[in-house]
Amino acid sequence: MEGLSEAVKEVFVRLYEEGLIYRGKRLVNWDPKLHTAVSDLEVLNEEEYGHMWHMRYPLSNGKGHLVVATTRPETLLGDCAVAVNPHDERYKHLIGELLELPLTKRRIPIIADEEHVDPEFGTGCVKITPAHDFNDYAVWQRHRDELSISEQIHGGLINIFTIDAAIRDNDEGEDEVIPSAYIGMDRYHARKQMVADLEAQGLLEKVDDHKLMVPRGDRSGVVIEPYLTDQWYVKVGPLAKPAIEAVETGRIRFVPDNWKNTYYEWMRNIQDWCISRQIWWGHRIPAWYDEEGNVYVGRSEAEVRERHDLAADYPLRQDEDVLDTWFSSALWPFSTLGWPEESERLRDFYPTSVLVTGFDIIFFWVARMIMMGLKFMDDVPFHEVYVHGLVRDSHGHKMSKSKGNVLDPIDLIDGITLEDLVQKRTSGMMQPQLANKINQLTRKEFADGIPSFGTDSLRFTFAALAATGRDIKFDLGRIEGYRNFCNKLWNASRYVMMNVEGQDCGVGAPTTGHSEPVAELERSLADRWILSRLQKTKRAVAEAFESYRFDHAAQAIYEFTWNEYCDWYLELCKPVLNDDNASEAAKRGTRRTLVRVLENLLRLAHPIMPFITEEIWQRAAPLAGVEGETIMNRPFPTLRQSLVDEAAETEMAWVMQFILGIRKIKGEMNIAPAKPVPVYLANASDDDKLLAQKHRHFLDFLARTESIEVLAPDDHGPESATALVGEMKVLIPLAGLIDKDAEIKRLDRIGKKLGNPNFVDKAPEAVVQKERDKQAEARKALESLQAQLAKIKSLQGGDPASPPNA
RNA sequence: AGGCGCGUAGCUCAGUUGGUUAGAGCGCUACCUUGACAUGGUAGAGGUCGUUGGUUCGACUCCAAUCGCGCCUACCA
Repeated sequence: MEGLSEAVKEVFVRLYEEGLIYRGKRLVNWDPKLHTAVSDLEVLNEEEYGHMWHMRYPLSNGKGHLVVATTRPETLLGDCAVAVNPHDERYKHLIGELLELPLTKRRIPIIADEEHVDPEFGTGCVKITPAHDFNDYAVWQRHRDELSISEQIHGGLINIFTIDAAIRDNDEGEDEVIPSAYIGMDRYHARKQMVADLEAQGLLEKVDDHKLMVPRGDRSGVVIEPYLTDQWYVKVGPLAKPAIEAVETGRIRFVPDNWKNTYYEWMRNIQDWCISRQIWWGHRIPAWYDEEGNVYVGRSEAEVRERHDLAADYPLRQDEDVLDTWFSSALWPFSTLGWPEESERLRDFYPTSVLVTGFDIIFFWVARMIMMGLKFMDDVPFHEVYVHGLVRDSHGHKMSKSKGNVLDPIDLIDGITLEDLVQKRTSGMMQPQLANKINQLTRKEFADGIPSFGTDSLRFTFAALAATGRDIKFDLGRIEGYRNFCNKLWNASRYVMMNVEGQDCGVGAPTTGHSEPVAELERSLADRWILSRLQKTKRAVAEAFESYRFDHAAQAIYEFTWNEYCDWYLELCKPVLNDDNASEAAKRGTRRTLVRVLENLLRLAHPIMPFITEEIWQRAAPLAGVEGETIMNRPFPTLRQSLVDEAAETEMAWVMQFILGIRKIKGEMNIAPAKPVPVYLANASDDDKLLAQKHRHFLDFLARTESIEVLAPDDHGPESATALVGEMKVLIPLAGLIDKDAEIKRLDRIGKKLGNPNFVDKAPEAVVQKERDKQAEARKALESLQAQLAKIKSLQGGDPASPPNA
């Protein structure tokens, strides 16, 4: 974009003029495959297995040799010295002596460097190759005077490589610094050859296995070579200082907070940033050279000529290099808004409120945006940085093409067959030899391919898994669960529509805001309860979003929808809506609540499941009295304090406990849930009695109670299974639970079996005994049944205080 | 080497400033083709919260040590 280009040039020129951009010949990370310099951040260090070669460097005085250990024997060609620690008693006396550098005709001195040489490590002698090692370069800088004194030795800084990291030829007039035998060899070929040659000359003492960190280019994957070239740099120190302060003072806040430590750590140890790249795409560096090598920096060639008073025909050549992509990215927060022009958009939208990103981008981008923003806008680019985790595979491994464990979101949304998935994962690979393994692993993990889960399921899953400060192990089980949740919401909506469409929901014609009831309506306990729960869910979701806890938001929505709205409220609607005796006002109240809670819920869930909510909302909104073309333009639901109803919640908790108690007994006693049972209440308070009567229709419907009787204070009732509702005991007489006829039948069957001589004689004794035991058990059960029946009968005879049976 | 984080049910994860009996989903067991939903319903089993010690009336939570794992940064030639 032209505008961005202007911004880049402007920034470059201003920084250059302030001395914060400079050009220099220094060691850079060189990618020999891409032929470009890369920044420290683009180099990945990984531990690999290699060797440590111990090489003998003979002393020029003929009195023996020193042994130097190295992981890179080929760099011997560029050695300018061997360093020892000045306090190392073994070598102290040799400092200043000369060594015959093997395979070359050069001599190099033994120097003392306390900082770099650890006497404990290796042999205590370090070969110094200043043009191909960052530490050695530092040593060279410290000793450059003493190294260039002697005529006998090379001044140092010998570059031995071409841009392909092959051994270079000697330059013109150079007296065979590079031995002709190795010229043109690739670095690894040269290594092999030189090690062989050293060995042949008896100069290789030993080779050890050695683990080392190998720097590789994050794009090319090849080993990065420290290489001496001219590059452009940003002097970052002065920019970093205010950027650190911005976080220290809280003008920028990291979420989670810990990431500020990572940020500080890097910013406080920041190195100058190499921004020039030898590639053909990117922003051209706005610098021009004349034939004498003078540099002119400016916004354009014309500006350069004018400023420096250069004639139109004075030959100028623009720098071939381009800028690191992150240089222009660093300007993004303001360059996209029209900077350097003082546009209206820039005024309105800078700074923004939040940047959402992964931790791997904090150095690359976040830190640099902060630095540039403060420098050129005099303000932070954003106030909060939300750092989310990385999505990993189900085993916690980082997804990568070479591992073949990449899950493409589109495949989770639309689904993919096993064959297509295998094909996708094994095609176009950098290392085709891995294809077979990937093939096998994929077939094992996704034997049936991946089913289609849909966009909303995926989005909801990511929200639900987005706990702060934690990476996400992507688990198909989770997305499946949330796919089911989407389905649940869909089905619940169908039910609501079924009961509400074409019916009077008490909202009249849709208006833009809160429609008021047009007819009398009455809210049941369930209605008041769900409205109250909705308000609390709104609060929970709002708080969760506020604090970037998307997992909590998703959970609150999930629980409200499934466990409260579907499991309870939809069920509690049924006895009202299906009851011919229920008043029209009550039905209207329930319908209205049903659809308006749904409409609120849809808006609440919309940010996390945009498609399904929109689809349902289109139908539900008019019924709820809400107007609008799309849910996207409706406000996010806010808490309505007037609908919070603690009394309803307490009362409803009583009803739920009552129902759950009875269901639990039925479950444990293996009674069919649909079987109506008689229920007795012991130790019931006046409130309990009242509630039992008031909500009898709910209890009958959801717990399938046949009758509910209140026992006198001193009556413990028949032998029963019990459940507690507060202080009150809910009793289901065992007699009512056991099917007497079935029991008698069972007894008959056993009796027949035992009466059969064939069975008793021929079956193993153990089996026969088992039947006898069963028989005894069944008899006992029947007897106690009879006793209980008698007791119940006497009980039902009189208790005038109990509420009437329905 | 330094820094950050993790270890809670078979699996993937919550657990808010320390407070009764530690939760969810998936999986598992039993029962249920009830009328929004079997991509479902009801009920249930399953955890000495990595280990040890300490603070406290009380610790998954705070402190110390230790084991295991992951990541980041720097680096030993």
